[in-house]
Amino acid sequence: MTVREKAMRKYDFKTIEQKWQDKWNEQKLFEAPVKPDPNNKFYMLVMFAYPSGDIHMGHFRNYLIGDAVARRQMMLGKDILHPFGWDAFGLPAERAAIKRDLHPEKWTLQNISVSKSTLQKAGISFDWTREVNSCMPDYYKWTQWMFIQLFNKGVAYRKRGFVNWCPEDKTVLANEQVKDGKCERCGTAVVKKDQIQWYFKITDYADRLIDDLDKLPDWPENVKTMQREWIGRSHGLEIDFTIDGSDKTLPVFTTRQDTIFGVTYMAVSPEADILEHLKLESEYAEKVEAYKKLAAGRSDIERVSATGDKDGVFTGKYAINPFNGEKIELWVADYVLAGYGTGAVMGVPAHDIRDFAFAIKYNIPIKVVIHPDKKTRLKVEEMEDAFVEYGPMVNSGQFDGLAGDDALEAVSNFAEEKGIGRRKVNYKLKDWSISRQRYWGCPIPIIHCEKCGMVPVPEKDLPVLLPKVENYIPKGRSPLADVPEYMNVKCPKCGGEAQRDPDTMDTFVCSSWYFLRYLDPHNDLEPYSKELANLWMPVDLYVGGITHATGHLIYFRFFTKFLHDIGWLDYEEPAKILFNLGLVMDAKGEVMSKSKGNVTSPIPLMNEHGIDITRLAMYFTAPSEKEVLWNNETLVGVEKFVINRFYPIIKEYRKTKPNLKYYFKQDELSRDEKEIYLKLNQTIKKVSVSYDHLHFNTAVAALMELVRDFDTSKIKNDELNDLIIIKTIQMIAPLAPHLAEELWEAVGFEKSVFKRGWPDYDPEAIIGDTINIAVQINGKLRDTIEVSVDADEKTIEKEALKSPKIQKYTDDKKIIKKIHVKGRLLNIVVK
RNA sequence: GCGAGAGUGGCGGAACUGGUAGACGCGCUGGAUUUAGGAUCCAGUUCCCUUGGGAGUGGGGGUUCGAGUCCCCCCUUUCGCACCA
Repeated sequence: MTVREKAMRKYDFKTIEQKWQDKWNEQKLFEAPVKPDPNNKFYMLVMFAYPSGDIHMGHFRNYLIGDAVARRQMMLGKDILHPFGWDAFGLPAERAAIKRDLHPEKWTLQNISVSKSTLQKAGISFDWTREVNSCMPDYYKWTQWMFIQLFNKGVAYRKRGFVNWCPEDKTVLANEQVKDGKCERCGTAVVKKDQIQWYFKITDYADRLIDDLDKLPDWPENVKTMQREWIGRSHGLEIDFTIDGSDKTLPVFTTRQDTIFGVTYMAVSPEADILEHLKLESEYAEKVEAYKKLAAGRSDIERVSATGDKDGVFTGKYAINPFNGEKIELWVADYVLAGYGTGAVMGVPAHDIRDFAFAIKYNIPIKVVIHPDKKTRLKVEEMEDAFVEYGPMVNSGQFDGLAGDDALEAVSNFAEEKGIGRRKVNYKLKDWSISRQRYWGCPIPIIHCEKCGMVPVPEKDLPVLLPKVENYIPKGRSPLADVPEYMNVKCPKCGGEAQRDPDTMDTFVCSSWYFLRYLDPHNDLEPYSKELANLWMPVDLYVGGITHATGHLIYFRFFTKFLHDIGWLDYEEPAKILFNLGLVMDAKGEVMSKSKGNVTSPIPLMNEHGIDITRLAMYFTAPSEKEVLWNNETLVGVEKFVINRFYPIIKEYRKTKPNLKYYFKQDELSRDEKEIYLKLNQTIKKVSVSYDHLHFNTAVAALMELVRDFDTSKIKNDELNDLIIIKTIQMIAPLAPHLAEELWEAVGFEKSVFKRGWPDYDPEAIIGDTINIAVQINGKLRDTIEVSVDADEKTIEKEALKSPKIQKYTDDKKIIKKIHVKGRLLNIVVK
């Protein structure tokens, strides 16, 4: 018989786990009530999963955190909603499908089935009756419905413009999907492409998305900061420059209007419209055209990596600074971003690092208009870089001497009075590009009619089903465009010949509202019932990875606000608490990923050690927010704990069926009994706090201590003995649910441990009769003394000064003062 | 470059609003039991001299009776943003 078989004989987890999973199913324990009590509900949401294979350690950890919270909240008597689903559209399905000659749907559904069985095996308390799958028509019908609502309100719109294009995946990407100028998924350098695209006008929500962050005290500060910076609001002035010899004005946005008198040139981005309208002299026109081509071919990384090196060409045209009438050269330069502000900048070399580099390169004059302070002068010849701080304005006519905010205000006021500029707020956030030229996504429910324009598909005709196609290999345009049966339709308005929109939606659209579908997942008349949604919302705790900080978590908030605005939701923020769990890395500290091939699965561990031991190991390793380096050795300690200590406590049960609400009185208990009763109550308090903070590692540690100190031979009071066993079982239940249920049944309860409350501690019994007081001399620990809990300061001092260890330090010294911290220490200051 | 975290034994990690640093576990050492154990139980385990001390939470300063915790400077590291005018 192997060691493992011996252990199995003591703790037959396979039988236990199966038994309880079956019972939970029979009892429908995890099915959420249809209508919760809104004052006593808990919506536990974990980010739904992209089914790219099986669940790995990272998912496992995420769902374990949610599971422990959901189960504990159930014990606290809440109406629990703990649903799960699949973010099932997306590129990897197509890629895998192409590689294996398998339809994306088939590949996706297979992965879902594997992942689902893993999750069910892990005993996660999901309510599977509410499972949603974003690639199924009963779900994406409502994604299309959402699109149409956005379209009707003008929030979804189409425009031509330069977009991020991934040459490998042959599709458009949202800004949020471009990392370091590369496609987030495949790492290919992204290029600019001029295309008609669908956008969501998320910029209309920019202010609310920033301002409402202040209403989310329980969101992590770093996520809020990242969102603020991503949205990137800045207040400034838009100033109208005129083009010399033309009636065109060219507005520029600046946040440094105090440097307006230092403008020595002007630059527009190669994509700027104005270039089409200026009649350039032929010698310049050619150069500008050539430069535009060069810039368009450059990837974002090439543009960005050239941080120091800026290039551009002179257009032969001049602009006029409305503040001083100076004539300055108009350049084209690709360090000017087309998508920000007006796509044009005023060049102030003396006070802007980029402009400085550009001016040096092309010998453009540099003019100082800000001094560091009233005494210090800047000399152009000595400048090695731009001076970008605030300071008093100089060489700026009437504004000389003004500095900082005063200067900004004065210049803005002047511009507005004279009608040569206006205050303006700009955002880094751009409208969300949501159309994709790929197959495996939610079809866009719009019909293009020559007569009627863009017509949304009538609600009764939803969903627009994704047709089967022969070939979904990407070629730069939507595969659906090649399916005439799909494309050719009658216009819903005029009945004439019309065409469907061939694009599909970014999968982030699907994941922007899934949390609402869970609330009413089988509704085929509406996306969800408003009544139910308002009862369940908001999400009480949302657990997921930090990677979604500026993508999904902004879209998710945006959709919530939109639905609020059109009367579909009473709330403007979707989640009360956001919790970012730490990554799971391999033992070497590398992030687990499929491409690295270092992904570990929890399945073999669960098979070998049992689900609860695997779960406890994950909980015990580190607090939830910290990254963990997964190491199977973590299992050793908890396995010993469960098999040798925890599980066997049932043998000590004396079948008294104690009253769980009973608090023992001091005189009922012996000294030893008092001690363990104290430990029990302290543990209940400690474990409860640990659960509140999602610090399950310290909960496990506290339970280990309690069980270690529980010496049944010293306990004569049978009720006390049994009470300790019962409460210990309750405390471990959210972490090791099968084990807990098994023991719970063994002590004679019929109803599930999750339906019998959470233990309260006896407030009288968390402080013992005596306490240890640390005695310090000048802040250094020299002794500890045991005193009665109600001993006053004088008694403690007397007791302390009796100690020989203390006397050693006080004998020939003078006691200057004594600091007494109640219940903790006495510090004697001597000289 | 900018912004936000983090840095505690050989290792994972404890330490509530400043108040006995190293809980709990791994590993290691010794012992008990055992035919044997990689099983179980008990004890020890921050480091340095020693039976009493000294040092100690990345480094250096400061505030305080008292600092892992607060303040300043520096180092290392993780994450995010990265020409946003």
